[in-house]
Amino acid sequence: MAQPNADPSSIDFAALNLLRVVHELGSFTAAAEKLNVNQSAVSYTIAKLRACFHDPLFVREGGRQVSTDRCEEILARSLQMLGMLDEMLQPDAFEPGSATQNVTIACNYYERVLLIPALVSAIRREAPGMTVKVINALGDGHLRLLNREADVLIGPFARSESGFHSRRLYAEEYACLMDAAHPLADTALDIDSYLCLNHVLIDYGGGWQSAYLRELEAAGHRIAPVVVAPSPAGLATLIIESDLVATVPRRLGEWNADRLKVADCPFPGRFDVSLVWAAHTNASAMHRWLRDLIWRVARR
Amino acid sequence: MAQPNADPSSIDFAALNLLRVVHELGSFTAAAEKLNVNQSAVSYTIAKLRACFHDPLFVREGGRQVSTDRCEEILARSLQMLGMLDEMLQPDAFEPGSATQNVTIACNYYERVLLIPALVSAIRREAPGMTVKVINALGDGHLRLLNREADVLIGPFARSESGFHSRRLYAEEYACLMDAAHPLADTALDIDSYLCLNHVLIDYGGGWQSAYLRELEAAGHRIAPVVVAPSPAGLATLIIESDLVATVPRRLGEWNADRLKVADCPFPGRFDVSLVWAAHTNASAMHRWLRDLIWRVARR
DNA sequence: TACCTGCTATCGAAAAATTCGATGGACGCC
DNA sequence: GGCGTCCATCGAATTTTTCGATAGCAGGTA
Repeated sequence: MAQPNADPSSIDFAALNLLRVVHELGSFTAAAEKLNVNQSAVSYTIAKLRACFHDPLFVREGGRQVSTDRCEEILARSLQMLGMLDEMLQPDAFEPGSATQNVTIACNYYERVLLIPALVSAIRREAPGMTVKVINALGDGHLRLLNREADVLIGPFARSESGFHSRRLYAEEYACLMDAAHPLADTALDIDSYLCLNHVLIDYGGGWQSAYLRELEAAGHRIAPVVVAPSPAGLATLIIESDLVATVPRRLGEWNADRLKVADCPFPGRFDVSLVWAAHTNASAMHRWLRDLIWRVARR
Repeated sequence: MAQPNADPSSIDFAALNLLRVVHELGSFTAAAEKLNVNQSAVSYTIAKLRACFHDPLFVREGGRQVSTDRCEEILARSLQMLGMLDEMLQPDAFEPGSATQNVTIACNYYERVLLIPALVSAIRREAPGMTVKVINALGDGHLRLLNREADVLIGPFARSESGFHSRRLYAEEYACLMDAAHPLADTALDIDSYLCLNHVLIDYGGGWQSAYLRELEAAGHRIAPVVVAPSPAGLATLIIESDLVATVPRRLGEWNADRLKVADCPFPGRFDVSLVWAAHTNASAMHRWLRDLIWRVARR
């Protein structure tokens, strides 16, 4: 017979459950009966836990095994863990058809216009009982994931730090949006003619800089905007029948291309639109369903 | 070789950690190296987890072990549990300087007068954030320990049953307290003259009998008290400028010996003042600190 | 296609951990 | 003081885990 193994990682759930039963019954012998094992097996396991935690855990007081304070602390966590084990053993089922949860999606103007309508309609079709909330990602969407304010983040955000996962939805680039009657509407723009245009600059604020601007400035150029707007909302009305030109993501341009012309931009500033989520939602069946749905919608 | 045990309660933390490492490295072989075990031990444990969760957990895809969704789910909880284990393993640390707990001390009049003031001041000095509560021990201080109403018990209580520990603080004996002008104040008291004094008897009630009385009665004597009081409070005022004599523990007599005389008692009824605590607090860091502090204060 | 290489599953044997049944000592209860 | 209950401990038996070796599988390469 050897001393029990004092390596804490050798503690198994049976040992935690035994701790629970001993605590409940206040007796090793009674616990042994309840667990259908020999009393010495209980003593053995308790001895092992005692060695692991460097605490007697139970002491005899007036004919009863009474727990120490340390034991109570350990027991509290043990109960949690036993509960988690039960959850683990139960596969995480998610039925879109009967789900009534809420999903919160963090994104910005671009995604609200181009993705959210189709996404909401897909969610309502597959999961009629669920509700959708859309919040602004601004520049710190990652924080909203960490704070659990949002379930997913959609946007031009690369997977930044650890603690996040991401999936690329598609590639996007910038293009020029101008009135169909603009003098340069039918010529390919070279760098010089692009730079001299009457630019509408979308400045979201918060230090965010569009990829085409980074590319342009990296090449040593600069544009002098005529109009600065905080978002592309109402942009079409602004440009139509004017000589203004806005540089916007191509799909956003094409979205209101009825009477506007979308032209290649000499600084395309290619970027990826990605789906980002926090590691703690990675395993959840609901979140997996949601992410898959978003992926399918974005691919269409 | 047998099949691994598919009972989920036989899963230990080493298995959860192994799952984590396999997931991280995407390879059983690499995980085995990192964990300093044989590759077949890794296979064995994974086989066991597979049987417990009824899921392959890892499937080979393009030369790499890719985790299943279920595996991610299980892993997420496993990581939490490993974190909780680490918390549980934290030794019971106690920092007097930053502690904010309460300590409850059970004792009686004698200790409240002679020990508690110095003890409270020592606690406030070493542990300014802690609070102290003093409760009456009466005759059943042991029960208060068992019921967790008190952390320690101080008094003339020998270690009684098992389930308790005790430490002797110092020896004490009874002495006679009388006015300095009492006729017998300057003579040594013999048994007869002692018995004939006008006694003040302190009767705490509850069946408690002072040691000098037990000694006196064991010798076949008896005293007829003139005054019976339930506690020594106000005793000095009672005795001063009277012919009354009280038999009290010597240190208690000396405590108000300004104008009173303390004389040897022919029945000194020697006893020990002890510190007593319940077995369930024996290992606790806070209680060890408290007991050591009490010992240091009592020794001064 | 055939070979080579790296990886996992499985085997029998060996080692380690756990359980069993029995016993001894401590303690509470008559 | 004797009796019965309870836990710790012992040696043996049993079960679980690990080891070392090898077979089988898949991917990449000639």
